Amino acid sequence: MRKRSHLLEIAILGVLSDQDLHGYELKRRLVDGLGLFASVSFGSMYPALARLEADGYVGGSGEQEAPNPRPPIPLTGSLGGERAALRAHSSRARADSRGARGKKVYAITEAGRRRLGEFLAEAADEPDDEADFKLRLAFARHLSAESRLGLLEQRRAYLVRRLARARSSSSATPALDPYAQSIVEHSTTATENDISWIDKLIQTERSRIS
Amino acid sequence: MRKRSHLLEIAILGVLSDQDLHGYELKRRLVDGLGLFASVSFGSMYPALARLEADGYVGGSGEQEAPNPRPPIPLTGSLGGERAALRAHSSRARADSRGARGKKVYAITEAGRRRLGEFLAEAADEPDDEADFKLRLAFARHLSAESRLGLLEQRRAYLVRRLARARSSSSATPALDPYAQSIVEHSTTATENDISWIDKLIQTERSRIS
DNA sequence: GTCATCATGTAAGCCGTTACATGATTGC
DNA sequence: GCAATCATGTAACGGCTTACATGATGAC
Repeated sequence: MRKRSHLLEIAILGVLSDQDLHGYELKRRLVDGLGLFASVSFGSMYPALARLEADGYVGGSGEQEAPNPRPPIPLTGSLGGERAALRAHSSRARADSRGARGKKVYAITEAGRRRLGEFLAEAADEPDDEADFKLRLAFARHLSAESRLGLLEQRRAYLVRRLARARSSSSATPALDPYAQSIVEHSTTATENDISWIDKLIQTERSRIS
Repeated sequence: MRKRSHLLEIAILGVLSDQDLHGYELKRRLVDGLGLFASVSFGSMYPALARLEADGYVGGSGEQEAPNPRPPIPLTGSLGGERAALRAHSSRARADSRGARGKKVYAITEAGRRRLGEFLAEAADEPDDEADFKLRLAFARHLSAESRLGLLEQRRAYLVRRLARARSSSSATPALDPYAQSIVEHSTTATENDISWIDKLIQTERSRIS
């Protein structure tokens, strides 16, 4: 019973909740796609998968064409764009499920889905954790509109607090040189942008409820 | 000869290059003030100071009123604002250099200044490292205008590359749900803002040269 | 006299990285 | 055939955190 975190594992479960994937591709989705985990190395990816498998949250299938109820990759148009065409070209009919040796395709289990749900359901008690928030938001579709709203408002409150703190401390600190000051100002602006972004999301969520 | 990093140590040297401080206050400057190192705990602060002292980059003076040439804390008006007044009130004439037992005031040594200079001088070969860049910019006043320009342009180039990559991969990835997509868009916007911020700094730097 | 804050330190552990080791597949 | 990319894994280590331990000082 690993208590907290290992956000990476949750992120993996989140991605796998859509489709089965092997480690290499999974990493690309996390890094290039979502941009959560700006960097995640194989040295942490594979051990994480191993842990998930040991815990029964994912099943490491050997290899197969379409082993699960869910369509492995819904090849409906417009989901890939240019690059998908390129891939499809270079690997022809094999699509993505080329039955390669040594390639381990992972699928989320029911227990895995429950684990993901649990994580998302538990109140985000660390609104100061950027990665944690991004992760929760990224998979917010699994939440109720109310929970989403709660998540967003909690985050907003934190950002506002942070902004206030930054402002009060800027008047209490010795007077920075232009470069340091520029950094502080820019990061303040960034926080303000974050807040109005969240505000937009909150509005959307509100209109969805009513 | 510790090869790379320990950015924290550099940050400490940077702050100490302005004034002597003890660990507790140093931490506050780094966290509240500059905002580099959003979080830095005492568990890393004190060991870092110990290392710096062992390496001869800082001198841990015991305690004293005004032991060094530089004014310990230039108590000229307007550097503290409300909070400073509060402090001055609660501790009266002792200012900040109350000769307390167990309070270790650190001062940067000549070797420390050289170390800081070396770090800043070496080409930032990791423009993808946010913390590294922020740190270099925060203490950019120690650099020549040309070096500053180089630093900024390198960072700009990296951000542009990142933006391009994000855009091309967004057309190559399966199609995100609204929440994930919002995250990606927001982070793209943030990068664009970063770029125009850097652009402003570059302009300022250019006008300073000519 | 007790509580919050200031102040310094140590020890254990977490989460991730880099570097290493291996091998299949595809393009040229 | 050779290089680049895809693909999986292990081992060592690094930096920072949390939790623990201690004590002075000032406010009420």
